[in-house]
Amino acid sequence: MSRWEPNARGRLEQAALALYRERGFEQVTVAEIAGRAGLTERTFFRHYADKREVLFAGSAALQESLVTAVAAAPAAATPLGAVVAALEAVGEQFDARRELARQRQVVIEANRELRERELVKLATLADALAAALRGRGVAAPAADLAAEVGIALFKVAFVRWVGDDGGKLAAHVRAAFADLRDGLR
Amino acid sequence: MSRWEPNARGRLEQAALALYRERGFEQVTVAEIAGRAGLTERTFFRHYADKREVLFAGSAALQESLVTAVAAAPAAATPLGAVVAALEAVGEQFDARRELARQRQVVIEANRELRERELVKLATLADALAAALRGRGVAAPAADLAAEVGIALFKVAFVRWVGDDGGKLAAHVRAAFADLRDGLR
DNA sequence: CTCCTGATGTCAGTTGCTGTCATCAGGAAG
DNA sequence: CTTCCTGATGACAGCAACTGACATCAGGAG
Repeated sequence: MSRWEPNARGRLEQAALALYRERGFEQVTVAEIAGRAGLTERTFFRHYADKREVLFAGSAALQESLVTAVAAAPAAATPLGAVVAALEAVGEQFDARRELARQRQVVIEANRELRERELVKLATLADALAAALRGRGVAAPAADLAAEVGIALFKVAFVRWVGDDGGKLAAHVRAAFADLRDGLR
Repeated sequence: MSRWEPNARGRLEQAALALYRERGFEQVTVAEIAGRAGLTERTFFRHYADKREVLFAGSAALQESLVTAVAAAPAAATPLGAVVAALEAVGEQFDARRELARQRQVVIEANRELRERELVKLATLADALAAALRGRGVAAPAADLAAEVGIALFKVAFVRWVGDDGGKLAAHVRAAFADLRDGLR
C-alpha cells in the first residue's frame, strides 16, 4: 500500500469541475479544490500550471489522436480532406463522454479566462495538424491553411454537436465540411 | 490648462509596449508601466482590465471597421466573399502602421498569455463578423462558418504580411482566399 | 461663490503562483 | 537488516496581479 491515495490528478480534476460547476470558476480558490481532493494548494500547482489548466488535461491525448489520424489518412486525400477525416475519427472519443463534455463546456463558456484557454488549445491543435500535414509532404502554406480551416470546421461542428442530443460529432464535422464546399460554389 | 497631462491611455500604451520590448512581458510590473507614464498602478487598472489588455486597445476600432465593411459589401456577394472583402478593406489600417504592428506582434508571440489574449480578440472578431452577416440576411450556421473561415484566412494572411516587407495585407488576404479555393477544387 | 464631476492618488486586502526546504514511505544497494 | 536514495507531498514565506473603499482637487455648471 502506497503512502498516498492514488490518482491525485484525477481527484483534482473531479474536484475542480464539481466546484466550478457549483459556484463558477472565479468564486473557487485553488486551496478549496486541493482541499476537496485531500491535497494542498502547493501540490495542485505541481500537477497543473495554473487554475485553468486542470480543465484541459485531455487535450494532449486528443492532439495525439488527431496527429495519428492525419498520418493514417489515404495518400490520395487532399490536405483539408485528411484533416476532416482525422476530425471524424476522433469524434467517438467525444461521443463516449457526451455528458462530461457538456458540463465542461458550460463551465468554460461561462468564463472569459477559460474561453481564452480553450482557444489556445485549439490553436495548438491547429499547429500540430499543420505539422502532421507537412509530414505527409504538404507544403507549409497549404498545411497551415488546411489546419486553420479544419479547426474552424471543428469549432462549428462541436457547437452544433453539444446542442444536438444524440447526434454523432463526426456527422456534424461532415455537415460543416459540406456547408463550406457549398458556400464556395 | 487641465489638472493632469492629457492622453493618459496613450502614455500607458506607449510605456507598456516599450517596457515589454525591453525586458519581456513577464519581467515588467504594472507599477513600472504606470510609473513611466507618470501615473499609479491603480490608475492603470482603471484604464485597462488587466496587464495584457493594454496591447489590444485598437481591436475595438478594427472590429467596427470590419463590421461596417461587411455591411457595405455588394449585395450579390457570398457570405465568405463579403468577409474577404471586409478584410481587404481594413488592410490599409495595417499597412499604415506596419512597424508598430510588427513590434507588437513580436512581443505577443514571445509570451503565451499574450498569444492567448490575441486569440480571444480574433474569436470576438469572428463573432462580430457572424452577426454582421446575419444582418445581411445570412442564416446563422452559414454566417458562423463564413466568419470562422474568414478569420482563419486573416490569421494566415497576417502572418505572411508580417514576414513580407512592403507587401499589402489585402494582397495576402486575396492570396489566402485563392489558396483555399484551389485546395477545395 | 458654491457645488458637482471625473480622473487620479492612497492604502489595505485577497488570491494566483513560485521558491525553498522539510518530511517520509518504499525500493535499491550493500 | 541497515543505509541511502527517490519521488510525491506538506509547510511557509513572498511577489505581483487585481479589487474595493475612501480621499483629493481642478475646473465647469449654476
